[in-house]
Amino acid sequence: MKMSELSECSGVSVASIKFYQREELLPEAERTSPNQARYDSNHVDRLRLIRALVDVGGLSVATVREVLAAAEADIPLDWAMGVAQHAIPGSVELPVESTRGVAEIDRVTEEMGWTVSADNPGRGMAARVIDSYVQLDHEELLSVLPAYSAAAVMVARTDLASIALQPSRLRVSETVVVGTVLGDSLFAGLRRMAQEDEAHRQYAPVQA
Amino acid sequence: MKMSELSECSGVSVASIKFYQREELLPEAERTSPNQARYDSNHVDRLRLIRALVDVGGLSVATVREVLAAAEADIPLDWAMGVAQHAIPGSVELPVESTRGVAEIDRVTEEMGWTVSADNPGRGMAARVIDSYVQLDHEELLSVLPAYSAAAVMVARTDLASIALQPSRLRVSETVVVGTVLGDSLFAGLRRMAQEDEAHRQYAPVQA
DNA sequence: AAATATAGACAGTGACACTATCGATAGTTA
DNA sequence: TAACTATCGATAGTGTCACTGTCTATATTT
Repeated sequence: MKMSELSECSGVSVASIKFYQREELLPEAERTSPNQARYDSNHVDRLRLIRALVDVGGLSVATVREVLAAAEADIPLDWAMGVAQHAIPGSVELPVESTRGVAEIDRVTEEMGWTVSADNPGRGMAARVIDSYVQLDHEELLSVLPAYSAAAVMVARTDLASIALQPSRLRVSETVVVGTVLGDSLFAGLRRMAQEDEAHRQYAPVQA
Repeated sequence: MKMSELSECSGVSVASIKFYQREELLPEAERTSPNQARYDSNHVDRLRLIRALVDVGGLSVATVREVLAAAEADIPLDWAMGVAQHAIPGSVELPVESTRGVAEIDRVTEEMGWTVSADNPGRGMAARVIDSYVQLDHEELLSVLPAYSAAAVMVARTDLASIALQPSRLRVSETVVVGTVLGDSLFAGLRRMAQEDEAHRQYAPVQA
């Protein structure tokens, strides 16, 4: 497969493919001469994955590079889940200061009986949100934590079940990445839908 | 309160405040003379809200403007939930074509007995993710839909319960915005934590 | 009166994700 | 085999976003 065909069947412009090559998001191509290379379906798949992560998952190109690199590393199966952990949109290196948020999240962790390492990126992210709730004078929103946590367990169990179906290690990594990154968007969408339904139920139940 | 004080006690630079004023993200200030104005705690609160939505929620300035405008409009209480609906990161005007994703999401809607309008943004977002799953050859991930939907209901019920606590209509709008936008991040964080815990449980239960 | 601050206008910056152009080959077609 | 098209790699340019800096004319403070 030549560059122009790769472009055509992936729907990504030649210029963009070159850009992704420069950014090392694509695997090496088989060289047939110093200025010619042959591409295959792996490249097509990779391009589609990149576009999904960027367009649907909202990741930056830099984050996609990290996530793909992690997914390719030979990670022990029991920690495959960590692969996509760092693909969190608002995830900045936050010092593990003891803020109110950290305390609340640690309390949730304890109450749920979870085993979570201190550097789990979700922990920092959740703590940051709690800190924002408090700073914005919406402390009453802390009351959502138990139900959110229970729902998170349901989702996480389902996530684990879907990776258990995978035949190969590589496939597991990809499933984790896709399922985690795009899963965030999927859940957000379903939540919006469920919100609308609940609003109808609670505020306009008259028409029954 | 003068500009410099507003800057100081909100933690936002004067230049940035001016930028937000240009972008019409801040309410008008009380003018004391043609080139002097007085700010109050509303401005401080608004600035904090903007920063939380941008930094923690990952919204763009343009989206924040839309969300704030919607939150200020006089929306009937039973539809306050719609206010923050459009604050979805990857939310692009997608034509309501009948894709596989739309079909799957409609099936979920039916099975859950939800009442969801056709233009609910979550519907488009969820459908887009499903389409990506299919295109990426991860059709097996469709199996997560029932559990995700059930979890979404738990979260949505909790969301509605927390807005029911609010004393005023304005406060309701703000709670919906904050709870929905930041809630997405909070849930994503909790999900990562629950994933790690489940991984430990399923793959390393030996150390008991 | 001098020093500092403010409003408003507008230009500039740096990061990001491409996009365009170029020169040196290489393959393809007439 | 000559003309034409495509490719590679490098480099430069574009448009958007979210600020940031500078400037002028006032206004306030000391």
